[in-house]
Amino acid sequence: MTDASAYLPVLQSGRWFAHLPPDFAQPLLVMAQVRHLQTGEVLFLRGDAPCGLYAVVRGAVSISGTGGRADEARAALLIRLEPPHWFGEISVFDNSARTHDAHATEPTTLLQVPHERLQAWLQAHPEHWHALALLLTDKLRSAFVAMEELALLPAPQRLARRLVMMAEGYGQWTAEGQSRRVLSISQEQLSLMLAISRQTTNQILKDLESRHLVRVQRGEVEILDLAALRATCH
Amino acid sequence: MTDASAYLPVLQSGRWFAHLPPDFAQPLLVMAQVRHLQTGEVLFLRGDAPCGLYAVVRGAVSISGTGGRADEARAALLIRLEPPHWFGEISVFDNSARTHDAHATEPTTLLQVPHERLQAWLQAHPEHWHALALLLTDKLRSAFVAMEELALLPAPQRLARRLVMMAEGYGQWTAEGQSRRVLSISQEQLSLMLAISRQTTNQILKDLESRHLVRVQRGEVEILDLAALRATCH
DNA sequence: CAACGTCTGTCGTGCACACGACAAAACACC
DNA sequence: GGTGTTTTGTCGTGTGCACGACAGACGTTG
Repeated sequence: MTDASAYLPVLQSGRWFAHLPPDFAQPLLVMAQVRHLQTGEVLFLRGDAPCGLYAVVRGAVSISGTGGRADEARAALLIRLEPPHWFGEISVFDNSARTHDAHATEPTTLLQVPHERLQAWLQAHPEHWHALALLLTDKLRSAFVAMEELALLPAPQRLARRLVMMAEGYGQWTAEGQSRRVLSISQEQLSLMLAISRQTTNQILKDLESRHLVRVQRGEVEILDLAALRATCH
Repeated sequence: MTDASAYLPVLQSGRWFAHLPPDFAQPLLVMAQVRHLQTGEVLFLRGDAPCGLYAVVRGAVSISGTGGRADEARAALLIRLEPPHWFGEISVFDNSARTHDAHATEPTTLLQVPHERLQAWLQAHPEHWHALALLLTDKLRSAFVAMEELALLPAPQRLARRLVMMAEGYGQWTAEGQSRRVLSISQEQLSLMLAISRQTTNQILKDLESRHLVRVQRGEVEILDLAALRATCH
């Protein structure tokens, strides 16, 4: 099993981890276990007991909400987490069941800080609850923005904004102004994140392509003009 | 000025405060100042500097997001906070600007725990960051549920669910199974919370009334059959 | 009481977007 | 290279809900 500290460079590229005091970051790494998931493999499901805190260091994890009852069918994809995102912290705080499903959408490597171990350590070093809570505030602010967009913006602008956010790593990267050129995601998954039908998503993408803002390929969207894309959402 | 502890009974009716360890609850009360707001008075606006943690002990506070630029016009109402809700904790954690506007929708009494005072106390008692973070997890879980409903449910079911949630104090009351019979809110405000037009809101309410689930009056909705209302959203 | 503002009820019309259907392409596996 | 699977592209048709308009009800103020 590889040592978690092998992934330190990846982790340092994330805003949250990079700003962590060393006397928290170091123990986190020591407690962490490296886990590998294959495409489609499930990490946890809604209702599962807390299992700890995770960081994506390779691949991608999809967070989705199964419609509700056993009827399922419609699942809302919330977000696709790529390195160096941390997640799973809600259950660390309140010991309650997971609110969402998490599964790997490609071969993925995670760091897992097991629940009990983390609890014990925080008990001994309670001053670090604060730093951990910053993960919560980040997500809460994102959620508020997402809700507002979902409520107020029409589909084309929602899609444009989401593309910008994805290109910028949802604002979680240490490096300012940097952005990713190619987003690996199918139109189907994009549509689930935005609560837009697959067909409409396709039409909007095609329109953006005709305006030379993006280039659409199988399973990916390439950003050609990020500034213009951002301007699209007023 | 009244002492904050005069409002202890109200606060104790809230799940979060009631479960707080006494060595946190007590200092909170000591640090708190009592503030009175008149109808329409603004507490803070998006972009304002952190000013502390608040609790509603009388009246109601509306949390809304101004559309964005100076164009405003469309504001999304997020929620109407009534006693014994606590709010404003995001800025306490990350020292960042407020994400939303807050203003009183009726004569309101608040407890305010001023920002600097709270920071200083938490610095000295860092083990209580954990308890404070439970406010964040509550809101985050609510936000996730709200997003999912906004994305997946049609208007009538969204409205029904929201009525149920409001009647149950958004699950924040200590008492299990209790619920409020009369909700004081205009149809206009309801529609803003749900991202539904005022006219459609009215139609849905009228339909619910014809099925004897609610009774509609000027500025209020009376719940006649909570169970049936809950069943409406499958 | 009269005048006014706010909230409610109820029409149309219109459109953004869902949803089903199906074909073409890209890829995967044997 | 053949066959099955996943993703994409593009039609209709249908509809949920927005939006403007306006009238009546209610509450409020001088």
